[in-house]
Amino acid sequence: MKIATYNVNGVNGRLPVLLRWLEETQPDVVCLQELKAPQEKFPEQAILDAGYNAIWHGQKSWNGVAILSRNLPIQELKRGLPGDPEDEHSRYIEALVNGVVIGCLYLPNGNPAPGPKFDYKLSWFERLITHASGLLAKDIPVILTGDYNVIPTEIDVYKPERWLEDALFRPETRIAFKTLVDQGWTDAIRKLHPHEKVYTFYDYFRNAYGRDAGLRIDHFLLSPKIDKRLIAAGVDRNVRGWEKTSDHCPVWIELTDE
DNA sequence: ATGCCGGGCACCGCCCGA
Repeated sequence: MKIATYNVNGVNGRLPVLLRWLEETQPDVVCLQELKAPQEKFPEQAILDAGYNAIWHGQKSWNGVAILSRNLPIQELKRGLPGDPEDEHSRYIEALVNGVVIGCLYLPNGNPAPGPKFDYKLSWFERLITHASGLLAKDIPVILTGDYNVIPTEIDVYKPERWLEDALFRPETRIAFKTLVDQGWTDAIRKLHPHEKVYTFYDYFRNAYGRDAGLRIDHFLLSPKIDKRLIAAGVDRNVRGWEKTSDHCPVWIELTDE
């Protein structure tokens, strides 16, 4: 089973790129972030025509997450991250697909830091840590994937010294990510590529992609009940070079069947 | 060193992303 995550940065503006990538790579399950579309503007028909079922949680202008599946039913489990009924952002959707709980998340950016946006990031992170702990306690196969907006370590950024004060790389952010992973999750990309430079995001400006000046901020965390099934993981870096492309690359993992 | 690019929305610029 191949599972991918892709921050599309606008699902409608990105539709030709998304459809081409789906056609070329045929993942079984896809988690999308930054739909930037209200619930009723999700391009459901185009996704269905491409051979994918979908559930999604839209929002006008910002955020928005979706889970797509080819040939496998999607049983929605959660819409919105538990822990704060006041939080209106569409940043989390969770479903059972092929016996695996898939959590698709778009963690807040948090800049500028410090400030209220950074506080929101850290509180959202705390809620994710709490929810993830509950999922682990169930002792079932779980994948938490998406745009974490976290640069976990120095090897995950082209020039770490420039990012020390940034919300993606500040100590509080890295500590929160480590706290989450240390619950027992496996960072799939790092597990299979322990020392390699792996980037999943490139700024649109300053020719970041051409200079390979990237960040690794899109992650797959696997629960102990599924981490032994991991056989491959990678980044579709070339997609970042397409016309009208997202600033993120698709990232994917492959699991053995059961 | 820097929203320098790009999407959405609402208008003809502004907010936001990382």
